[in-house]
Amino acid sequence: MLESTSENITNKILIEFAKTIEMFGLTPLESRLFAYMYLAEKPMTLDDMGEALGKSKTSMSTSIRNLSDSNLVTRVWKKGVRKDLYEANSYLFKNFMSFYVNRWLDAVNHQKDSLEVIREKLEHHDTEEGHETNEKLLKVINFHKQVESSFRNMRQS
Amino acid sequence: MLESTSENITNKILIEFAKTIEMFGLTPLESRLFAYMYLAEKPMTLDDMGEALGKSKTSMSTSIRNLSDSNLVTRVWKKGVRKDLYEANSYLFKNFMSFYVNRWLDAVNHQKDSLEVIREKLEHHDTEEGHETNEKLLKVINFHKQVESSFRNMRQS
DNA sequence: TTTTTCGTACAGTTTATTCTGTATAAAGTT
DNA sequence: AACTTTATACAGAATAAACTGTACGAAAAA
Repeated sequence: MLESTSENITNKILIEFAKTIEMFGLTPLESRLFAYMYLAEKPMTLDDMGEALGKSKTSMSTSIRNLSDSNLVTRVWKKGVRKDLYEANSYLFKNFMSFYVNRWLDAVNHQKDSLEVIREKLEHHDTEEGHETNEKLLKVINFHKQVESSFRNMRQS
Repeated sequence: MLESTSENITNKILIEFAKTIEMFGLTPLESRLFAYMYLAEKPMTLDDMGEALGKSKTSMSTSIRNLSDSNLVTRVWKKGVRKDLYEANSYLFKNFMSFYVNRWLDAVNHQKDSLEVIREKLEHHDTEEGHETNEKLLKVINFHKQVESSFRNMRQS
């Protein structure tokens, strides 16, 4: 290793940045891919990405699809170019946060529904044991409500 | 399967509850374990847990240690009982949130530090390319700051 | 229409994580 | 002190996740 080139430094930024992105629940590859695209600041093809990260095109295809579904990258058009082109979305924070919060809210809402179904079933158990169970269930449901509201708050801030 | 017993229902609650806990970054087993302990509402030994979840005592030992490090369960004493006893902490929401927020803040702070080190190195690159890199770096650092403040806010709400 | 290029489904491989059993250390009991 | 019992370190087995290569359908180019 000689001295630290700019190329080199960008790579270090990429590595650190990707670690943070992983915390949002993306896989290591998706994270590195996003970080790379964000730092590159230009539309690129699956082949470009694959070469840059040293991974198969299949990997790029599935990764980019996930990033795209999560609204973190966008497909763009450029006349004369036949291959699909993708670009990292700007507004890093805004996009990551809403991606994150949405994922939480979706999950929690689904859980709340499941718990509600259980609660209905439990109503037919008019026993001592049933009441105990019901109390616990209420606590758990309440926990979910608090989590939900906590993430809802996060959205606007 | 006959009709749904109370036992049965508690188990369903456990399954759903555990799914939510997984979202906080605990492993499936840790999640199930915590959910079980929380619903049981009484101190229990590694053997109790192992039997209840059908897993080895070793698994219980490591899982309980993680839960304990995360302040989600506590070791308790009971005279006459020789084995270690553990109990799920109450204040579900408060404990989970602070566990979660702390983990985020720790990670993000560490990342910010790493990026700061990179930034210092970059100062010696007084080239066109270096300036571009620096701009990107600033954006990434800024992103981290926003994430940090977002989770800081979460703490008090 | 034929040929080429591109993207993705799918099966299989590799890599990482989770879990178990054995061995050992630490603490309790006789 | 010798003997039990309990908890955990560690190495290896089982399981899950990530990744690749081949194959195929769709769309563009010839």
